[in-house]
This record gives sequence, structure tokens and C-alpha cells, in this order.
Amino acid sequence: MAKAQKSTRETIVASAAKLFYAQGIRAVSVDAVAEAAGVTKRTLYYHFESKDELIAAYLEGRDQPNLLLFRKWFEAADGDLAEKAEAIFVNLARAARHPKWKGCGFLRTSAELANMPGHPAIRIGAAHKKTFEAWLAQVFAEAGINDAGELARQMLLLLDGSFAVVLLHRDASYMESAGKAAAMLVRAAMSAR
Amino acid sequence: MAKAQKSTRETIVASAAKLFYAQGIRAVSVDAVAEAAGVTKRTLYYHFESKDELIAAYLEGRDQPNLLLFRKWFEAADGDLAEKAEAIFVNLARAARHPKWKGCGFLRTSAELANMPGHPAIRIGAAHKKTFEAWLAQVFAEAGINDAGELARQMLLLLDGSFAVVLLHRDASYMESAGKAAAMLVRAAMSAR
DNA sequence: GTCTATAAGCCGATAGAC
DNA sequence: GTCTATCGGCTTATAGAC
Repeated sequence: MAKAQKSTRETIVASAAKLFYAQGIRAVSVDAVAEAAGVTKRTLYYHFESKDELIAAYLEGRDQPNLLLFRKWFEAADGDLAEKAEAIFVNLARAARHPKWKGCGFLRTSAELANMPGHPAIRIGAAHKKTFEAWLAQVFAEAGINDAGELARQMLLLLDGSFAVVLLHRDASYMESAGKAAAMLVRAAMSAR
Repeated sequence: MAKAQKSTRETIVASAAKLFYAQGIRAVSVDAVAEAAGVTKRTLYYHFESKDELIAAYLEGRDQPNLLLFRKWFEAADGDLAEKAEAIFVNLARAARHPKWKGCGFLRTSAELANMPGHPAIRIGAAHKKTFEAWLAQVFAEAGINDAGELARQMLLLLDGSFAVVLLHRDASYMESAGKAAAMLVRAAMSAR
């Protein structure tokens, strides 16, 4: 019952996540994160060696929650494999219509840090997407689809494409188009099985 | 024969484009752009009211060249409609393997400026993608495809998805997967025509 | 572990001369 | 139209007290 009080470190990461996602990595200063967390900058630098480490901690903290959400949407959906796959996009479209939605934090960070390919935050983002892709591939393979890996890649491309396009146009209906395309590709793979 | 010498303004935009694309908008200072262009900051601010205006000019200058490249790739490809569509992805994969490739400047800028939805640079990026989508829709419609608009949207999603995913993983083979998915969707639309 | 205070430098933008 | 010089503020990160 009694939930452990958040540690200072967790408070800082939570504030960083909120600000980095809302405004972007380079647009948010360490000062702003410290102030939002209610600690001084000195305390923040006691817990994190650098801003880069804080960025990495922000994305690290989003990895599992995001993956679980996608799985939940998939598993909760009725219908065949194509409909369950499409459900991810439909749910995402609903989320994207919220005014605070600003795309995918992993992709936006990798876009912002494109000139630092080895940055820890980019590694974490890449690992996150690989985990999602591997989960999809497993689901498709268990359904008896032949080239499950390729289908998983294509669905990932549609998903990340919809993140990018919806962010640019602020039109969540692109996510529904992506879902329809995904469903069509799944059906084609099912019938070729 | 005699090619007009580049105006100061053009020189500045060219330097800005190089630096903004290579390093990101917020990572590049106005000082750096001025120095790369070989002018003082005062001169830069004579030609541009603000950094935001300079960012907009950078993307404005990329609009037509990028669109023309995609059209060229499409038109130069042999084969049916599906193969011509796939050719865009194959050519893009080749470009993406160049070490200086850093994704799509329009999408990266929109990711970086996600907290400023009305920013002129985002408007220019959105218009650019809409023009591309409209061209695709026209090509598909002329081929007699029923829901040409929806197919164009799906292909745009695959294209922009491949920009994002290839930038994150530094693995251009995702573009070839996107191309295969696009070809499959085009073929499905062709046979349902 | 958390504080106050500050270093050392870079940021976007501007003043005024020519 | 381009220059030199500089503004005030913000940046990441650190020193040293408690």
C-alpha cells in the first residue's frame, strides 16, 4: 500500500522527462530541470555527471512504459492479427490528438542529436525500437507468418512514419492511414503463409 | 555561360543549410553561420531579421531540389508503377549510405521545433510534404488507381518512416524494406482498380 | 546530499562608423 | 551593405560551506 516516496533522482528524471519531451533536449537547460524538480543545480550534478547522462536517463525511463502500452493495446484488441496490429495505430491516433502530444521522444531525440551518432541517448532509442520490432516479429512468427521479421520492419516503418508525419502536420488521421496500410500488409502475409 | 556570382544572401543561406543539416538547428549558432559564410554577424542580420528567418530560408531552399530529385528517380526507373515507386526508396537508400547523410532536414527541423507549432520553418516543411504527397496522388490517379489519395498517404508514411528509422539505426536497409512495402501496397491497389 | 555563489564562455541581437 | 565592438542574458559545470 504505502508507496515509497520518490527519490531525489527520480524526481529529477521525472521533471527532465516532462520538459525534454515538451520542449526538446537542447531547448531545455539544466537550470530549468533543476528548478522544476525543486532542487538546486548542484544537487542535480551530484546525481548526474552531465546533461547527456540526464538525457539518457529520461529515455531509459520511457522504454518499458512505452513498450507495455503498445503490447496492452495489441492484446486488448478484438479480431484477427491484422485488426490487432491496426489497433495499435488507432489507439496511438487517440493519444496523438491530445494537445500535449509531441511525437515520439526517442525519434525526436535522435533527430536532435543526429550529429552525435554514439550518444548514449541514441543507443537507448535504438535499443528501444529494436525491442519493439523483435516483439512484433515474435508475434507474427507465432501466427505462422513466413517472413515475420520483414513484416515487423515494415510495421515499424509505418509506425515511426506516422510519428513523424503527424507531428509535422498535426493531423492524427495519418495514423489511421498507417494502421490501414499495416493491416493490409499483415493480411497479405497471412494469406501467403 | 557566365554564371552570376552568388549574392551575399545566397552565400549565407548555403552556409546555413550545410551547418543546420549537419548539426541541427539549435546546435548551430548564428556566429557559426556567419563565420562559415565569411561575413560578420552584422551583415547576416542585415539580410535576415532573426535566426528563425534564416532557418526558414534554409528549408525554403531545399523544397524544390528535393522534390525534383524524387520525381527524377521515379521517372527514370523502368518497370510498372510499383517498381517506379520502389525506385524512390532504392535511390534514397543509396543516398542514405553516404556518411554525411543525416535524415530529412524538414522532419528533423519539425522534431526540433515541436514546441513551436506555428514556426515558419514548420509551415514550410508541412507544405513541402503536402506537395510531395499531392504529386504522388496525381501519379497514382493517372494510373487509374481508385483511392489514389490514400495510397499516396501510405507511401509518404513509409518514406518518412524510413527517414526516421534509418537515422536512428544507421541502417539503410530499412529503406529497402519500406520500398518493398510500398510496392506491395501499390500492387494491391492496382489489382483492385 | 543539499545548499549559495560563481566561473568562463557562448547565445541572439544591436550600436554606430564608414 | 559591410565592418568593429559590445550588450545583457543564459549556458554547462564547479568550488566550497554545512
